[in-house]
Amino acid sequence: MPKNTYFNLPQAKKARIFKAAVEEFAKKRFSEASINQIVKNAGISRGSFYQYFNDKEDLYIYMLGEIGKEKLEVIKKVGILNPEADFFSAFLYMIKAALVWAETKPLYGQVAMQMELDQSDFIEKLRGLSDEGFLLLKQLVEKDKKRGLIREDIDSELIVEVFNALMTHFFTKKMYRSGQHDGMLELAEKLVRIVKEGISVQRKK
Amino acid sequence: MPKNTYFNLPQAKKARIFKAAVEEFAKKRFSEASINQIVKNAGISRGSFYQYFNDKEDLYIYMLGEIGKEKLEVIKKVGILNPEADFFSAFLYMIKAALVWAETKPLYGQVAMQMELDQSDFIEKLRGLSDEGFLLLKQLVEKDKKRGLIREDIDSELIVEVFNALMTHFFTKKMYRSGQHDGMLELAEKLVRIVKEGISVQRKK
DNA sequence: AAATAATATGACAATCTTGTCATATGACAT
DNA sequence: ATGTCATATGACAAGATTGTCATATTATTT
Repeated sequence: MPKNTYFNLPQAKKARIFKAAVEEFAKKRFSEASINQIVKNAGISRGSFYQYFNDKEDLYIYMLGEIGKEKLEVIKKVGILNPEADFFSAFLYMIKAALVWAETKPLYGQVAMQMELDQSDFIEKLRGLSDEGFLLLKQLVEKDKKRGLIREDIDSELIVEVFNALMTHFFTKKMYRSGQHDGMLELAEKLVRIVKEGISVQRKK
Repeated sequence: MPKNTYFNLPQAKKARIFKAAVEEFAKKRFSEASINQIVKNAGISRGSFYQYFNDKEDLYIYMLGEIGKEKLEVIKKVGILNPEADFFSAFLYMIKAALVWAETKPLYGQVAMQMELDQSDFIEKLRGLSDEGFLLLKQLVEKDKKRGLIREDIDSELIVEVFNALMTHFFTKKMYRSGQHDGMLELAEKLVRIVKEGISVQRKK
């Protein structure tokens, strides 16, 4: 938790520091991110930083919390908008929302990406704290199982993780390279269809 | 390319250095890996290292090449063993072979993992050099399309990448955490079945 | 044995990192 | 104005990193 000295700061300065932190953690992984770089971009002295935060971990956890709050709101909207939607369309809607969100706050998405790629002990511990999105999806899967839409013989958690793995893989790949999101939604639709219907030849509908 | 001074070294010493390099690059990513650590474990002086290799990149590329040679042999066996096998069983056989390989040379697998997680410019450039395995799988998919086993309306490359993404995700995750491979094959079978048949409810066979 | 060539070595410079701390500056109440 | 308290600062220590280089040691050839 940041110290009071940070919270007492004028809004503008807090924002400056926060922005500098986001920019750095979007570029580099936790262990590679440099406090020197952050204080430089924020226009504060190194000494000040340690008067605001205990250390790098402190800042990181705080930043993650703030970003998490925003992200959760995006995800929650899904469940609200159409409670009767099946898992597949709900998932796609969520991707859509995430894309819009990523477009307005691209750095937030990159921070999440860096975290995804980070296997350090510290990050490993942190992960899984804010898995509310995961839970929500799992519930959707289970509802669809009861509705007879999804096969009961496949583990719900595995299903959610498959979707998660695919999205992470393709999104990080494309976004990291191009920085753009064109065709992202179409790609997501293709992937959902693959996992939904399978790739083997079936009797036609 | 390593200098002649390296190749002229007695086999035992070369092996010692190579082993130390593998161990380091299995633990850390390229940018985080330390030459100091390598020379310490190899029992050579820092000065000697730079007499053998131009720099860290030199060593890394060399090591990757050596590992790649071994890996390719494992993959190639798949195509040879049963030329009539469909993509799914061929893929599973490949996983099986990879698991056996990873069990005898676990560090090699970890090196590949670290590389997978590395998005630095240097590694990004290096990636894709040895994509022979990828090509082989793509050919198998296309053969199965013609045989009427796989839907023609899905891009072959996408299919291969989906499999690749899933395996990478679940394997790195499990292997990194536990270091063990129990249940790995069963997990692979589950995943293949998901992508093969889909998760939505179909008419029973 | 002597001269020459190849290799081994660790000290060194230069450059980064984090976290501490004594001091300076500012704000605010008395 | 004066005293008190909160904050800002950059120098500093301690620890990494890579790549270089002059020197010492060993091997080989004459």
